[in-house]
Amino acid sequence: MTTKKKSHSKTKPLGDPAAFAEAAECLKTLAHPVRLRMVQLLLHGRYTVGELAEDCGVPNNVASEHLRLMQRCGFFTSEREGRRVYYQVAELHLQNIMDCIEGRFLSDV
Amino acid sequence: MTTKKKSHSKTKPLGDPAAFAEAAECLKTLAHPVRLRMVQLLLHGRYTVGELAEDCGVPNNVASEHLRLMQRCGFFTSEREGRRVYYQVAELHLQNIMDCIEGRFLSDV
DNA sequence: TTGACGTATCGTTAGGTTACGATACAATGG
DNA sequence: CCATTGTATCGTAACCTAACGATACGTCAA
Repeated sequence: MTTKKKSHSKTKPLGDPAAFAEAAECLKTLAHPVRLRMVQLLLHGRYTVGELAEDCGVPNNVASEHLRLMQRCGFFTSEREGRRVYYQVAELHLQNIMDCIEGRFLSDV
Repeated sequence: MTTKKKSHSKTKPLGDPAAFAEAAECLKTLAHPVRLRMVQLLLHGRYTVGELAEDCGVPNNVASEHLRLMQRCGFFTSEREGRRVYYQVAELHLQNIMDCIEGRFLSDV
């Protein structure tokens, strides 16, 4: 933990603009229905491009581009096995964020 | 106990496409440096448009548009007091999500 | 080798988002 | 009233994104 001010009332949290920019970039990457679904799936296992594409109802090349985007954010890594490429979660915080999202949008009836 | 399938007994979480679309929409609204900062501030108190604009380093009309976007997602409510308009958090899940984001991007390193 | 399959990349295009300036609205004070 | 302050909206332009088709790459089997 850093030295964090602990006052109540209206204390402005101090924010590093660069950190907000990076956070916003990652959130923007997450903010797509297909990509959200891919994250959810990959948090439960290891899938190939084709499997993800089929589940999400998009063509393979589209799935591949979404996966590339998320890989560039550090969300996933990939491993080739023969002709197939398996993707898996690399960014561990994805679980926490997905829990929040599921808690708000996917469980509340 | 699950079925004893051959290699993967990966259980796919079942996802309602409409829920993913709604979640993605809200995340997209959150995915902007200025808006993230506004959420962070408003989670700590009540601020006027002008105060938020100044802290974020954007003109008032830009701040106002960001706030309107977030209000339409149900993030905030607003109350006029004289000529000023105070915004405050309405969506309680924002605290959880912001905690995740701060934990990943804005905390100690 | 050839062909088939799975994946990745490229070029283009339609659509969406952001910021800006101008302007309009709302509330207060003189 | 009028002027000023604070906020909201509108039109526009620059930018970014998503999806598509075509194509290239990488691997395996015959």
